[in-house]
Amino acid sequence: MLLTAEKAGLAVKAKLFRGLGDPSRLSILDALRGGPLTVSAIIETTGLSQSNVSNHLGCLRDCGLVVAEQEGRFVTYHLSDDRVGDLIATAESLLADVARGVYECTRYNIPRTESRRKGYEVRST
Amino acid sequence: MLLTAEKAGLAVKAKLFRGLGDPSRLSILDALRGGPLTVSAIIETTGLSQSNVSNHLGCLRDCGLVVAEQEGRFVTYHLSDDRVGDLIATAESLLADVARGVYECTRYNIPRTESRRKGYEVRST
DNA sequence: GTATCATCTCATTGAATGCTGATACGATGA
DNA sequence: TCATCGTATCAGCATTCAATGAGATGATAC
Repeated sequence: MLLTAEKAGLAVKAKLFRGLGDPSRLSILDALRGGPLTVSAIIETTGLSQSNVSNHLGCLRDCGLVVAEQEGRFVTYHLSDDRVGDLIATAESLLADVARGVYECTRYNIPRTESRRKGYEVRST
Repeated sequence: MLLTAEKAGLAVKAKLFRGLGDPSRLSILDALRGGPLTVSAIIETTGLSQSNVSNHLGCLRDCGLVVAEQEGRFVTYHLSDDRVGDLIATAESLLADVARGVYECTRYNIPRTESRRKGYEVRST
């Protein structure tokens, strides 16, 4: 059985990973791995809608994964810590070996009528 | 704009992080960081229900994060790769510095009536 | 002061998620 | 063969999420 302190730690860790666990947010973070960008630049790079980007940036900001800096009427964002990039890099290297399992995961992308045949598929594309 | 190949890579990465982005799954992985465990042992360690654990293990297995080995009528699980543990460790170290932001994140745990004042809060405790 | 640009916030909505209880399956030993 | 143990699957439900469109805010230029 877990102690409550451990549970709290888990919840926070889970939040962190979940912050990383969305293609839109990940594409934003990926873009920022190259260096600071304005919101407009992020919109252009990712191809996401403006309000969508803003929402995700708000989430990432509140999670402490990115930092915002106002410059005139522009806002520039950058990763808050090198380890954010490290996490993504580690994930990439891990995926290079395990990708087949994730790509071909039969738990994903199952047509709706059968989709609940197996529980707990992670959100798909 | 993102190329489709990049998008696919992002989706897979996001899946990986999302696999890590649930307290239940994280507690299972955390337990397995100490070494291989049977399903029963995982149930006991985590305090989760049997079907819940089984479902999450199925997800983790399909994602390639854990590996199962049948031994008689027991099934033993272990982490598929050291980097799975590395990811969690990096997250812990990152959280040690950024935790305040995640803990006090005003986007989380806002009472229902106000909860949608800000979008995209990550699932809370 | 008004128009405009960059960004943020809000409410809604369809879809995905996680949990539970019941049930099915496969292996073992009586 | 039958009962039992360990594990996996299924169906249903309540909750949560991500995307959108419209509107609000704040800064700058005219």
